[in-house]
Amino acid sequence: MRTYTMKEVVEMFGLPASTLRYYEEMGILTNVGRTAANQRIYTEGHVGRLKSICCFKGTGMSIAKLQEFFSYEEQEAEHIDDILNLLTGQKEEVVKQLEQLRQDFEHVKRKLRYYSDIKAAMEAGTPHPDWTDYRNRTFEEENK
Amino acid sequence: MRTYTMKEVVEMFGLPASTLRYYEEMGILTNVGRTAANQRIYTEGHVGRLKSICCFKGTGMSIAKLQEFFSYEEQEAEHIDDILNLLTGQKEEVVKQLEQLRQDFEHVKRKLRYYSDIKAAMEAGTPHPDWTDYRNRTFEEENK
DNA sequence: CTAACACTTAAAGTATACTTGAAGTCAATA
DNA sequence: TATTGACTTCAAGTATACTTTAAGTGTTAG
Repeated sequence: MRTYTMKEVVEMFGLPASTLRYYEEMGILTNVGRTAANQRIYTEGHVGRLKSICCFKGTGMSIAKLQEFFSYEEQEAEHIDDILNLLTGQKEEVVKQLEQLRQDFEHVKRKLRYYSDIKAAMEAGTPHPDWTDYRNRTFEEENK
Repeated sequence: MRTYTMKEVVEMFGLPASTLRYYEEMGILTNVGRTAANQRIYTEGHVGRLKSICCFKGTGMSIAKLQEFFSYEEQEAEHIDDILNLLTGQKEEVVKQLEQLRQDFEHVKRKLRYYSDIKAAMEAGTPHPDWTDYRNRTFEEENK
């Protein structure tokens, strides 16, 4: 079975070693093995778990929720509904987040367009635009 | 000019009064007026600023960046390039965030589908699915 | 052999963004 | 008049997620 040193895992995920130790301490990275010299050994399983942790964290899941999820996962059969509830809740969270982020993205693009136009007006010596003309517009073309 | 009491603003944004005070203390909500009895009075301008704060915060902007942005805004003419740089940077950040969030959303949906299938297999007494079959699939239909 | 390097632990420290608590002021209602 | 409710200030406290520090151990390269 292929294993990984702490250094390899650090490089693989771009996470500091201290974070790996922290995740282990928090119980979301479990059963980490040791060499004869007491150094940590990670398995493919740990790598998979870390990928999962990074994804879930990316969707705003807290360490506490991750603890909950992985504890359910260890008792899949008796906690299948808990797992499904947790994941369904998280999915709904992400739907909201995506919607919110897209809206807030529009705000950033509007502001960017507004100030671009102000700069252009400054350089041309023409009248400055009015924010009220931007408040409800979208600027998809700014995605270039 | 229409003004708002603290209570009205609290209800309008769903933010606690302490947060409004905090934003003021941090200098991102400026020139808040007072009644004769020293109570805060907010203007349309403050409401607009708060909308802006909420949007920018929604895109992950820190209080420090907001301070920077609004300080530039107060000196629009001399900081137009700073404003444009900051907004362009933020826009790029959001593009990355959206991409990441969409990917991590896929992970949640994959997990959800995986455990749904496990539950179905448990109930049907059929063999459980294998995670390796889900690792690279997407489940768009799960958006229902 | 010795220095450098990668790791170990436990405890304390940090950053960010608020939140809470204590004590007081002011205006309106019972 | 007394209490309630909405505010005020300032300082201290909290939550989350790490990060840093200090002191020590074992392996490797020159």
